[in-house]
Amino acid sequence: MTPSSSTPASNFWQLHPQVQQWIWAQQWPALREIQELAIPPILAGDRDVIVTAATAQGKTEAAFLPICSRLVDQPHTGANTGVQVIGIGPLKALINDQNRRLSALGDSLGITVCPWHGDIDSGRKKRFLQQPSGVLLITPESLEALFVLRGSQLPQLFASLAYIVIDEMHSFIGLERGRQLQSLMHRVDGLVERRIPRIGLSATLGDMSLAADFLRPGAGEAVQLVQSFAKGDPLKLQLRGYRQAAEDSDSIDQEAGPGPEAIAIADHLFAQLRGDKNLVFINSRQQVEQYADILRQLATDHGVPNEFLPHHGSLSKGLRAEAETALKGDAPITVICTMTLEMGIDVGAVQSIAQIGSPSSVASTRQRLGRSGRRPGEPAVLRVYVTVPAMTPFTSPVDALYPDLVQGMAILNLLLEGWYEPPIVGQLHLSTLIHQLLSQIAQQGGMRAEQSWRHFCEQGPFAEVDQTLFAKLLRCLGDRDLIQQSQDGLLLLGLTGERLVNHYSFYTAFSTTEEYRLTTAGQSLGTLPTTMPILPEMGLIFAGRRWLVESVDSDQQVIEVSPAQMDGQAPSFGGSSAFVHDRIRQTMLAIYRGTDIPAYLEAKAQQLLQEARTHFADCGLDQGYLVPEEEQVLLFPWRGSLVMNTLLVLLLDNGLKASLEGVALKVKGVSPEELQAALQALLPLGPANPLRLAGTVRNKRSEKYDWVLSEELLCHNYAARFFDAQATWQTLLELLGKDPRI
DNA sequence: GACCTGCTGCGGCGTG
Repeated sequence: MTPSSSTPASNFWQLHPQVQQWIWAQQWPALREIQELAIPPILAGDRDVIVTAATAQGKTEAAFLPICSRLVDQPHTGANTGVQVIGIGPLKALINDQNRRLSALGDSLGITVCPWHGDIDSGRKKRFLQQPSGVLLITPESLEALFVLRGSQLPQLFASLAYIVIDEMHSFIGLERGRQLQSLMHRVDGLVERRIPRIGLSATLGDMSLAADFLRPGAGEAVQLVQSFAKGDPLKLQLRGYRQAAEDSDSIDQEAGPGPEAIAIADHLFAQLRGDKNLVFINSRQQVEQYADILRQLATDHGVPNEFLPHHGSLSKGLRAEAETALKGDAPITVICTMTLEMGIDVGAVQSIAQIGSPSSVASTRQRLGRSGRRPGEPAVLRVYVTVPAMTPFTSPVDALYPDLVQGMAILNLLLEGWYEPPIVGQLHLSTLIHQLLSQIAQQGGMRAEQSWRHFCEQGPFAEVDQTLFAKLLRCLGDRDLIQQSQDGLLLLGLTGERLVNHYSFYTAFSTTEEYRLTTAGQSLGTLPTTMPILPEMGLIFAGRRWLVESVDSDQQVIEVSPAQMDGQAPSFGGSSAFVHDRIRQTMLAIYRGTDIPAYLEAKAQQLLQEARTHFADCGLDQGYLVPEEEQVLLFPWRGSLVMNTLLVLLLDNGLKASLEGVALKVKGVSPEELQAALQALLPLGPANPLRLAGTVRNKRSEKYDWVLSEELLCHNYAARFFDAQATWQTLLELLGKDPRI
């Protein structure tokens, strides 16, 4: 908002004169709508606020212009006032980026901005603690470390705290890390004995009331919502279809290598993206490596410099920095990545986004698209490349429906509608409660059982845990020697608990697997999970290059490689699939039933959609939900991961040989009539008892401290996370209300 | 067939 274009009514004039001057100096044509709207509620400094607007609308500034206005007005701003704002970010790279942007503003106002995470050197941290003031930009893990290691200093450090800002809030909601963050904010409020206003920032919140409940558990209705409906950049979408080549019976050995369709996709990328800046998102690290390898090979074949670099979570910091720096430079570059470049990291102006394989959520697709279209007047460009199985023979009717193609379409359709997945709520997060209990005991030196239940459950974010469940949890902690009780009833850390808390791996709420470090000539390339068999003399594709494995040191967990032009495979990094929401599957069903041909489908994809619709009708799925095969029946409920998982366990519990087959459930050894009768028999029982159902599942451990839980508590935790008995019963009612098949 | 995130203190060594 420059003086010439600001109206007398503009909120711009409420900002501190020094902040106004800084804005003029930036020569912005005007404040964005979201920046105008956010000024009054944040300046008030007495309430929680959610700021939501499309990507690249300047949400960070929307929060910090009024925040800094208020800080400048405070009489004691300057050295030694203590931290006035805690800014929490999900990624180190994001914190570095925010630090760069906010330091410029802070410098002109005399407000210190300090980034704090694992890569910041300890000298800088020490200096900050000697003269704390201004804005502290920090990860949840580093804040956790402050609680454990400097618990006694914190009341003073945070005495002048005025705001907590959460950047990319959607990336926390519903996860262990999100519950940890809620707990940490609650513990900050407890330290200073005040309610510190919380400011949440995000572009992709699917459900505002759930987001508000996340920001202030139990009091979400009082959170003020600041929302801009200003359109982001115009969109240009294309979905391209590719068919896998028919399996050549002589080439079974080559199954791990890229097929001709991957080569065709790479050819298209090579032709379209070279000479400009782009991001290519792929759903697995293994495929990132495969495509980086093919594209490097193409550059060699054409005798041109390679413009394609890989970027994923298992690459070393140095190699990732190389790709990020290249993106910020002037030369053309395309980075092939997983979700590592999905969020706010400023990668400069990117011409287009490519996505290989259907994405699994609308929200992450929106985030990825937000990386593009930052050049004035240019649209955001997204090309989605989907592969369908070879026509003859289909190994399963599920394949013939081309579910990847139709899921990709469903996600694009929902994206165009402006819908995003709401967070999954109602989880117990017992693993994270254990984590926070240990941390709080370490911070205070000891704690009473009654007091800790009140703090974490009655008044804090673990509201789903009642006193009975909490008492059982404490007993599990005692049994494993994580805690012990002193004679006067104080909870103290046990020997095992001490050992856990005193190791640096304690600060994360999520679990990680052990990994080998991959090095060449003393330089780190990245990491591989220890589950992957690696032998000397093997060829390996990593960091988009080809290597020969020289040695494997299983004590030090180091693999030494040397450059070599030889055949090799991109490694498998493991991992589990993402949750798919009900609405995506329901939209897929509508697409199969419809006749509409969206404009974003390229010619080949249009033809494949017609085939998918024909196969859909040929199976009888336009009328029913069961497809009989030899010796087995496929069940298509068209629901998301939670219902599919519940239904699967429910069928298994009823003695049926069920398994998950992509978007369907496969049941062996029954006729359609028998399966329908079995489903019919479930109806009078009402929604299944999730606790009892969880008892039939064997591998229930998935979170960091699940190993501490008794079978009973593990069932509680699993049922809350992986089952939706109510929605599953609803699904059965709807399915059985109609003809199962022709 | 399958995502990602994050982490302290201190000893040892080399350099200015």
